[in-house]
Amino acid sequence: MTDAIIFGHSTDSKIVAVYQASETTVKIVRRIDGKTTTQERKFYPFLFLKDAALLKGFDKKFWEVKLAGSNYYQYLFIFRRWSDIRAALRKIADNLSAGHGDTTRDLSETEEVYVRLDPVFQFLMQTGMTLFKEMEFTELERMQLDIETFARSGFSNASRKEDRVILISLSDSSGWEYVIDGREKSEAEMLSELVNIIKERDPDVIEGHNIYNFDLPYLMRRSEMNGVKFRIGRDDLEPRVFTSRLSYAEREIEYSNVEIPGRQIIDTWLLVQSYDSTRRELESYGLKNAAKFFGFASKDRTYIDGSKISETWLKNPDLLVKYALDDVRETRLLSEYLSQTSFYLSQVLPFNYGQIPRTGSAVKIESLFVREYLRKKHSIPRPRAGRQTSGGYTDVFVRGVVGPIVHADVESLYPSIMITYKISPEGDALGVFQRTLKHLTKLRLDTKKQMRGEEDPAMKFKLDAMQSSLKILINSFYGYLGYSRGIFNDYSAADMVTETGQKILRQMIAQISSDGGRVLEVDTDGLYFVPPPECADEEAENKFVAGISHSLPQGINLSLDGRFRRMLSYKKKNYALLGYDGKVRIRGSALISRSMEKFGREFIHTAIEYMLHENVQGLHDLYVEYVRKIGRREIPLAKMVRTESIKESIDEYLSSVRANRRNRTASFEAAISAGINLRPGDRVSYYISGNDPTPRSFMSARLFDEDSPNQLEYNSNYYLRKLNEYAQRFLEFFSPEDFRKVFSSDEDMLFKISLDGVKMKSEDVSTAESKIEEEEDE
DNA sequence: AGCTGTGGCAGGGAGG
DNA sequence: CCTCCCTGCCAC
Repeated sequence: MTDAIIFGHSTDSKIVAVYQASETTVKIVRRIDGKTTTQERKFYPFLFLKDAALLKGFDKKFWEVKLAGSNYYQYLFIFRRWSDIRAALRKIADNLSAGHGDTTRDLSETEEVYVRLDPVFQFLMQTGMTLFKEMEFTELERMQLDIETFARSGFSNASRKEDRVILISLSDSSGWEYVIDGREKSEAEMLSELVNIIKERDPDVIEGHNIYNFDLPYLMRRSEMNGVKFRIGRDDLEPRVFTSRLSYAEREIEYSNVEIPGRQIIDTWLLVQSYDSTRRELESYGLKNAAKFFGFASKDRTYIDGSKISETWLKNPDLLVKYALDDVRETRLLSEYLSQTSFYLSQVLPFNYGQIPRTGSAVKIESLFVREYLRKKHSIPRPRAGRQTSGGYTDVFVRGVVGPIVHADVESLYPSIMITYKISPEGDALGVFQRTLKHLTKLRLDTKKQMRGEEDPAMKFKLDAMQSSLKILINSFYGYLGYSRGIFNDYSAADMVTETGQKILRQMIAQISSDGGRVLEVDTDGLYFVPPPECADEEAENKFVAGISHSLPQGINLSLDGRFRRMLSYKKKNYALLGYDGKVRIRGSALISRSMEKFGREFIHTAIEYMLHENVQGLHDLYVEYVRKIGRREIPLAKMVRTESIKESIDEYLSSVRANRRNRTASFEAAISAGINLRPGDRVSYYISGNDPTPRSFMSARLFDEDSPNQLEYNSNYYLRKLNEYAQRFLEFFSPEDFRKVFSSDEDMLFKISLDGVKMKSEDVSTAESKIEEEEDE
């Protein structure tokens, strides 16, 4: 009879289930194509919330699960007292070392991996079950507590309470300053004291801004140098560090992942980037900027320049302490605000709190599916090879400035389609996909309803965090279908969702047009249009949209999402809106992007604002002003800087260039000649030097040094050309003669240019799509 | 070590 | 000059 585990096979065989022993090396025996390999891996005890239901499923003496290509080794045990866990793990470890540990099966003929876990689970169940009587979950639906309990549970970890918060800050500028509760000590003493504080206060959660990349690795390094054991984990264990990658939208970030046994780490630097991956509003992800952005920076907050920290510590330590504590307070507010969704998700998903922000959305929902399959002891399919072939429908019908504007969109288009048309992956034999999707959707709607009726602002905030964490899950279902590594992927199902979406959008376009509206721009699930003249107010517009919605299939709801005075329609996915409140919002990378020089962004923003107001004179004056200021180098260098984020390290870049796989680029070359190191996800700021208006930018790029900007260094000829390139975006909004008048500098002319009669124009755009339709009509 | 999707635009470098 | 290809950024 075996005591535990093991499995394995195929060249990329993955570990499917592992139990973890305290300070114990676990032997993993794999047999691959007849050859046995033994690997020793050290595991630390990590605990996972919410797996009680899984444990509940292990009620037979012996069972076998068939898994494939999955890396779900996270399914584990739940205990409340550390001593119970230790006892359990010791017991397993004893069994292991007594030689009962390994069982392998040769799986070379199939791709499947088999797991046999019974006696271990038997033992763990006995311990775990008595501790968790109150969590008698039997159905997936009951994994979630009712909304009330769910929301009230809040942040239960002790470190959240004010009196238990440890404020620790440090600075790396000279490598020697430490501030701990405001007292000064030798570095070794400081480190030991830090370890003691953590041990004594025993926090569940440790938070920091960029704590993965800086604070923790740094403290570990200094401890090693000072001969201090950095035992800040439970059980006196030391943290473990390894390089890891995260991707937010198209950006990939490399960071040092740190695991502290028994504790959760929350890095607000990552949370801020995750927040921004959909909103794209932040200029930088630094603590100060982020705190200001979210409104967490207090008015009397202490600011100290990065380069002056050592000096301040020597001359005015109290000031530095104040500064450091302000840093910590801001971090805490950021975390309080941004980690709520992760916290709630940790109650739903089989991942722990610290893991949630580091996992992608597909992995999150897949874990729900797999959990249910394990519970039902049903086999799990393999990912299918292939590719999704279709996406959302996008089109633009009018270019120019028009108004008034109504924006209508379908609420949760893809989830609605999947529910309405019962679309689910073929591999999902148990129907978990539909069931989970429906359940989460209902839970979210209920939560939103409760939120609307809630008076207490704190409770309202919690409910909001909860519903948005559910939204994250719901919106991942469609993407998951087309995910190549998803074990329940189904490309034709994904195509069916998008194609149905396209059909519905076209139906809306046709309906709005035939009802007298003028459709300007559409994208995937929503459209901008000029309502028919008889829609004079918001009420009428709402009614009009409701009428369109009524013409759509049952289960698909169109609603009015926004009203605007005017719209500047440029290209697909690129437009600007003027709100009734006077606010201008610009969408699309072809118009404006954060990598663009600040002067360019300001120019385009103001220019668009003037065009939305049909202020031709203002537009002309603006252009003339920029020509003058750039020519005389009156704009500060900081505004001429481009900031790009990079996806490769310098080494990877150089070898790609050498292999002719990619071209040289300004950002990398600027960093290389300045001698700085880069890691994926870093942002590089540079400007163009010299006089040539059309330089090879990778040769003229210089890294921007914030502390000593060299004002006269920038290439004003180049930036004048850039200005004209930006102005070129507006070519289509005027007749050619008018455009020349508006975007020329008075200084070139004998007389001041007359802008009388210059008008903005709008025109119908004939896109490929509409051409096809025209041909069909003939 | 871990990774949701497609559609769309701009700009730069290289080569014809 | 033009075209191709790649990267980066963005909308949904």
